[in-house]
Amino acid sequence: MATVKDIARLAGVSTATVSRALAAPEKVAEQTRIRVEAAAAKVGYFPNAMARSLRMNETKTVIVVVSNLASSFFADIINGMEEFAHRRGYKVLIGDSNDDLQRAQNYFDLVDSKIVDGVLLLTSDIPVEMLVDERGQQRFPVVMASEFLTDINLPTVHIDNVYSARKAVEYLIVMGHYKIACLTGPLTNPISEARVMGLRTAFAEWKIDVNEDWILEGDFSFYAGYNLGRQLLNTEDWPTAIFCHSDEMAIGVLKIAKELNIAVPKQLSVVGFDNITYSEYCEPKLTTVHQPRDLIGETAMKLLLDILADKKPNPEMTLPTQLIVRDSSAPPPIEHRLKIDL
Amino acid sequence: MATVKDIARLAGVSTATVSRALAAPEKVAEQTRIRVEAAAAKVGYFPNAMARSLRMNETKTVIVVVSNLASSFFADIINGMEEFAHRRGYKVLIGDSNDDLQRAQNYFDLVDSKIVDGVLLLTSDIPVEMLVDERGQQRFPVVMASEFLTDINLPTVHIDNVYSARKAVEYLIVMGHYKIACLTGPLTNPISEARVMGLRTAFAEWKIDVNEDWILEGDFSFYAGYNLGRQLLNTEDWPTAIFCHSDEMAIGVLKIAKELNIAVPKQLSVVGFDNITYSEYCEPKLTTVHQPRDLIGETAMKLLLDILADKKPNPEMTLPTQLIVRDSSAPPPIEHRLKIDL
DNA sequence: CTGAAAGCGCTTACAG
DNA sequence: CTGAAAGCGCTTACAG
Repeated sequence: MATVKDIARLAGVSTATVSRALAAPEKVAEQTRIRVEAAAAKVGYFPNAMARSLRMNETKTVIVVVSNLASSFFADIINGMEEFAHRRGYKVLIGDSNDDLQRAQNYFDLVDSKIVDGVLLLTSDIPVEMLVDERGQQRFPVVMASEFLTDINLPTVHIDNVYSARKAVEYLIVMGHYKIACLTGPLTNPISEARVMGLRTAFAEWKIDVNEDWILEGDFSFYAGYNLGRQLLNTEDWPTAIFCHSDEMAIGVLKIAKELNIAVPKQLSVVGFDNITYSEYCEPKLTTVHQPRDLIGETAMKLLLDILADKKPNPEMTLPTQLIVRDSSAPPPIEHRLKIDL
Repeated sequence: MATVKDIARLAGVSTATVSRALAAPEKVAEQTRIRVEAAAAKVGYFPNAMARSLRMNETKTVIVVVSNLASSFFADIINGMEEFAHRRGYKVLIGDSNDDLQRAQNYFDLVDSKIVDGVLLLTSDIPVEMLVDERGQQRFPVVMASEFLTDINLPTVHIDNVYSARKAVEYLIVMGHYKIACLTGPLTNPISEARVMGLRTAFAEWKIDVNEDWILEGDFSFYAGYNLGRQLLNTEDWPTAIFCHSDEMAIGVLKIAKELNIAVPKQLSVVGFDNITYSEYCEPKLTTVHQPRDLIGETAMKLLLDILADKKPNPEMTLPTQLIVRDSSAPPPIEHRLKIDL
């Protein structure tokens, strides 16, 4: 592989001039620039990123760490990140921790190894000690996207989960529902916690008692929706609406409802969360909370790069969601309707 | 960040000895090793990968390039790759080209930039010129996994697509089907081509005429299955079996069949390809061709690392598949049954 | 078993 | 506008 030395020899200049001609053309005579460029092309020059990084102490590379690649929810977010990073001349790598802390640690170590400049974290399922030291200092530049942590303060880009969940539940209440169940994500996850909080807030506001047996812990997956849905619907007194913390779970509920011959939305309303592509194609089309995934990715990347550039940006950004009403929700049967004065 | 120099000073030895104590402890006196290790721990030493790579001219890192992260089919393959790579002390990065050739090129350039040692390619949708030069020489160390190219010879790990498709179609024929349609992947993709070839081979062997109107080009997606399925089934003379080049498409067919009140497998048999997780949970459970995804990933990674280690391994490996018969396939209605002597 | 020295390929402060 | 020189942090052939 050709180096600056080869170019220098061919162009009859020093390596310093080669470096300048290539990186800062304005610092060099027009003629020199042309000669150097021609020489570089001729020898097939490709800069050695290791040498440059070693010298500059930065790599212009960041890594996105996800807990599980199979979750297609992340694809759009990562895409938004790459889009933005490339505009700023940064490279993006993806690391799949596969829910293995050792692997996650390996990715974080890339910062200390000087292989990447910073980390975008797409999971909150990481022990706090891996992220901050004893004195509460961040161990490396990191921004959380979509997820967030409650016990420490990390730069983060996310939606307002409490507000979004509250709005979704209020929408059901206003239609007359009060027998509302909820399928959550893992309750160790702050996102799930926040969404349950949103539900409770809505209930409190409308003076509806919470039936704790109807708040069931899932894991965002289709199968959790299917199984917990069966548990809810396979009794005499089932809810008239189920608010799910993910579209996947909502689609699982749709499936078990169909198997049990429960008509959606006539007998049962189902509301999801995320607005994944498939939510428009299932039967019936799903009412859900839209998350601006591209924007989350883009914003998180911008935040990280601004931090790396020492721009002291606002370290917490909340992005807007949107309740998208489709065909899986309707007022409950008249005999189960809430009697309230609006 | 601490360097070997800091350790050397603290341990009272030279940097050369530090390097040896850390990388090749047997070359150093027991006492020295202990002193150096203690000093390293004390200063919180973390090797600078850039410096090491620059010196060694290798990075112990490879990159997996996928065309689209959203395709969950890749998750298991990548997992198998990471598993194996970590055992060999290699780091794995993932690059999502998002079907953008410029981005793919950026990832390939990481080899020339000395950021990675080699590439695992999970897509065949790359122009040949990006992979080999005018003289047909590979531009960089690369192994294809699952996919392959017909016009050039690249190291590759894949299944026998012709054979697997032939077996699947023969299974249908032996049950009495002869009105068999096929939903393919993109026909520019050698995989799809091979699977169509397998179908033709089976037809030829059993002297069944191919109805070209029943070989429909899709793109592996659910929606393609749904739409092309409708096209096939919304006529008077529809096939009694549909062989799909992906489970996703097969599930799309299942959906449209249900909407059109066509009973599967009674009136219509559906066979998929891949054996994705969901194929066991759909209604009815899908008959499909199992691909050993973990093994494909593992084997491809081994092949690449062996190439990098100059071990001259066999550059083409074919892994076994398995026809998994579940509930979406059965003999055709008696009036549509093939009359043959077995 | 250990150290002094060179060198991987780049960039930049300094001097001219 | 340009060059000589130093240095980023590591490893290793060489000499002792």
